[in-house]
Amino acid sequence: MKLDKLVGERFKEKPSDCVVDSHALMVRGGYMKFVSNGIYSSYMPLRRITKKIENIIREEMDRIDGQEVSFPVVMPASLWEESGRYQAIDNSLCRFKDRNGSPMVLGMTHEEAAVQLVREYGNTYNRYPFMIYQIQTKFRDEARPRAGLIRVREFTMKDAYSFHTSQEDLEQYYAKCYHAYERIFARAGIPETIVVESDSGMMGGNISHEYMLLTAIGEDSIAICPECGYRANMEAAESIIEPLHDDVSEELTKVHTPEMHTIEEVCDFLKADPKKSLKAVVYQKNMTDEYVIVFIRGDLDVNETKLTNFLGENIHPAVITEESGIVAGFIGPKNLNAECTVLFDASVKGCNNLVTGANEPDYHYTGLDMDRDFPDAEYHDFAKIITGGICPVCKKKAITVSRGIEVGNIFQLGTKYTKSMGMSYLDEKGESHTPIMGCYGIGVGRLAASVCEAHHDEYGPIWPMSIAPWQVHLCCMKSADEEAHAAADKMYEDLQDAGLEVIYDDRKVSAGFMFSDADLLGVPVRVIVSPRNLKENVCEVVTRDKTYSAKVPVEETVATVKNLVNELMAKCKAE
RNA sequence: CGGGGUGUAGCGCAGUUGGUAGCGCGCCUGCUUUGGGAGCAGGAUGCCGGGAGUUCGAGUCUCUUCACUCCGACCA
Repeated sequence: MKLDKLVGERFKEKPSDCVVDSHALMVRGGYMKFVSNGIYSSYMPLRRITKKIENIIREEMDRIDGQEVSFPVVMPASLWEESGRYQAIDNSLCRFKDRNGSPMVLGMTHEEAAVQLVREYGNTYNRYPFMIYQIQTKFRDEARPRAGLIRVREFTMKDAYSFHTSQEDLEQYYAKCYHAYERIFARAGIPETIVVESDSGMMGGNISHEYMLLTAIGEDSIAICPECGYRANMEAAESIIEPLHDDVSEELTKVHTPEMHTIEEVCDFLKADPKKSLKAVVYQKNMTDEYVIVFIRGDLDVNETKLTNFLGENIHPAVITEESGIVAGFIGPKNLNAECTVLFDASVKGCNNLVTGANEPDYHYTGLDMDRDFPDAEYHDFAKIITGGICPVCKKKAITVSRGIEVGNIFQLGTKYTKSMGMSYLDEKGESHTPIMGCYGIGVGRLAASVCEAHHDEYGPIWPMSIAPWQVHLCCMKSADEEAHAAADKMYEDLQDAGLEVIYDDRKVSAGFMFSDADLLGVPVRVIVSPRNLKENVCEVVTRDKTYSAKVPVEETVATVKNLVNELMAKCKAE
């Protein structure tokens, strides 16, 4: 490919909409163009990258006996009604009508389509287990797309679905997939991706894992224990808190706290530590608007995912009305006169001498003792885990919280879809059973952006050899010089003849301009032909990451480049 | 969904008390240049996001609407 014909512009100034590096570099480098909120077109360099990523995924899925299939993008709503998701999912599911007025949906995930495809095929036990996957466009009408390709509405995803006759068989396959994923991320050039336990949602009980690339711009928070290696998405991480119990329990005393609404104000006013306070966090159930009050230690926050899982239904932050009986800013468990669900977080179990609201304006209590004043209280874990918290596994106070991008996930689905959609098989005794499913996803575009995020400098991406748009970037300096241009043309032919993917820049532009474009394209190996080099009968060979730079005799250049490409490719290998 | 911000040339931005639409980069022509985004000269490019209003006159003031964006919520 000659660079002067490459469609797409590279430019110097950072577009004002871009806040993360991968987004800015991929727009500036002519990789993609904004179409609409969360919707992009790709130019050739990005398409070449995503194709390579897709092929790595294909190879690894095929290695674990996956069968590539293709599901439709547009599905009838009736298919989604079978599983109950047509009603259950909010408007991130794009619904529309076809010309006959039939309700349709755009696929945001394909569990229904997968079950529909194999429902009849999978009617006998001896066809199990099997896995089908596809690499295809999804549309999710996300509330807030952001950060370029990190979070979009339309995207390409590899989604895989496995079917099993027993939980043991699912677990065995799940473990295979777990390792296949590790191989995929290693081969794509981000072996630093870690696996974390994740929240499995309201279905409950099932196991799922997320593959996270740790980076400050990540959208998820991950709790990590450096002592024992425990890792979990913050949503799923159990929070363990040591009870703060003073030797002497004070009397429960009502104190005047005028205009003191927040924990900070009250504790400041009473010269108390927020850790010695009992904070009320109020929610409402989405369906009934019933109030839910969670009492939690003043310095901690409620993990709404845990709360949702516990309640078994969705919630939203409360709008507190006059008639509710709730006195906003002065809520406490003592003398609470309101119709609501009251829950206690485990962080306050066994605590005494707490500050808490008195359920009347401008008054709080001091000296609350949970064991003395609420001997029958039940405690559950609703708190967000914090840095310095106790590890749920090794019990050491070592938890750190980091940010990460979720580049893949794997999930033991169970029978949610096979059961609701009436899929069954006969076992060897002729008895009917419901198959058990697993599902496994990877966002291709997000993975490309994540690699860029992990490997770039101020000038552009530094693509790993395995997914780089080209392997070699050939620059002809001073291409007006006929001898140099001819030598570069020949080098272009020779490199291609050696089976290398080459992007060739012979434009009559200044060196700075040429190098800047090369940096933005991020091709791992660069070969520079110039009159100056030709005088010494050499070409310069350098790597984009600047770890290698050499002047190589012209006749040895192709062999040297070929070796270098192979070496760099070998670095993108799975363990 | 809640709260902020921004819409003026392909990109980044300026535009004063309301009075002829501007700058830098990029683009086109020519010449000179050429090892880290070159110089000179000339040139093209605008529904000032849309609509309504106030006014002799609106990029500027008012109302309204749309889009984008940031923080948060959601994320099967």
